Amino acid sequence: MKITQLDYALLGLINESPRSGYALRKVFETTALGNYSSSPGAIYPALRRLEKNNLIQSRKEEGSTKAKYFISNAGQSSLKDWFLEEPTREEVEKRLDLIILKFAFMEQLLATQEVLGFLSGLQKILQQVVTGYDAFYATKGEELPTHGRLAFKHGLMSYRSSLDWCETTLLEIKKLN
Amino acid sequence: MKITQLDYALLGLINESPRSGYALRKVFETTALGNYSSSPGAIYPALRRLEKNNLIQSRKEEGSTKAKYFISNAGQSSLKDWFLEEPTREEVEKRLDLIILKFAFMEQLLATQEVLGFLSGLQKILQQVVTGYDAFYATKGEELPTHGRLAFKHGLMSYRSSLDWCETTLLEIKKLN
DNA sequence: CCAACCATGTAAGCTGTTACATGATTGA
DNA sequence: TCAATCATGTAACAGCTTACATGGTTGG
Repeated sequence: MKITQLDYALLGLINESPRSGYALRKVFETTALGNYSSSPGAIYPALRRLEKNNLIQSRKEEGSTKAKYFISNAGQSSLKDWFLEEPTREEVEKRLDLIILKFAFMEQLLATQEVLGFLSGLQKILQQVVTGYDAFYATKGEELPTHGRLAFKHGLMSYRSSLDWCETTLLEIKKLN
Repeated sequence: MKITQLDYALLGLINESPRSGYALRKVFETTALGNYSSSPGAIYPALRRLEKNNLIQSRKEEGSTKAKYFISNAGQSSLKDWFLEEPTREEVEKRLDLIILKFAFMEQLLATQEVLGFLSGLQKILQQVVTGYDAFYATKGEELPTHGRLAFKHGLMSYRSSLDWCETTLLEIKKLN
């Protein structure tokens, strides 16, 4: 089956700690993960989908009517597979936020070596992107309309800042281990 | 009628210069505007929607069978309305790319004063966001799990870089006029 | 002449949005 | 007790993805 971005975000949160559907909605509504939909018409069907595919299970607290979702072994290995997919240039250019989300979630499921591998892969691609953008800006920048050039520069600065982050994060994680 | 993000992207490109549907798809496929779908099942229905709502018109070159889309007056004023909407904090946090796209497109339709107003509004919100994130990071950063803290830091660095861009861009545009 | 690309389109299926509905629980 | 929030859900609708289909044009 196909796993959507929302599915991964839900899986990652449930893996972090079991939660109710409502609690998951609140996370999307109130935290920096707000890129994802918090609407009930998105969350509840997605949870049922995930449960049908055995990636999560709902369990009721004894006595209570309230259910919480727990991640299954299959769910954890799906997550792990996702973490270990090499980020592609396309993903880095279009969905960097999702890659950072991945990073945030992988702490509990990956070994330090795997995390370092992930960050190195990301670093390599960000270097390529920054180098490519730099070259373009230097040679063709003048030909662009003013706003086009400035908007392009925003992208360049943004990738450079992500590359900075990647490098300092690599060092920090190495230092911690 | 409701205008989607893809609609605005199409409108902005057509306003820049008239193009065929295929040419529009190629832009999304090959340039940094690649966040938007280039699939025919998205573009062609969107173009028909826009034409039905009189925001664009298709015209055939004399003799040729090929048609190009041109923006209408209504289309231009829709675009202008969109440009002049104050960016909200929510938009800045979730769809900054769209705001930068807006900036790229507004050169031809807005006066310098209006562009400066737009950038000042954006700057104000980015300052708020950076200040808020900074405060959170300083006080609650230690309580976060390692990867959570590092991912949060990525967001902070990213907004700071956008704020930098915003400030230098304000100066650059003032200098040009 | 054949492959690659130009150029446009349709149909099925899925996901998300919006809006509505329901009932339980909690705090003032 | 009344409002707010907790908590879960459904239904209509719109939009995008994927996959397929069609025919024209260009270059080797």
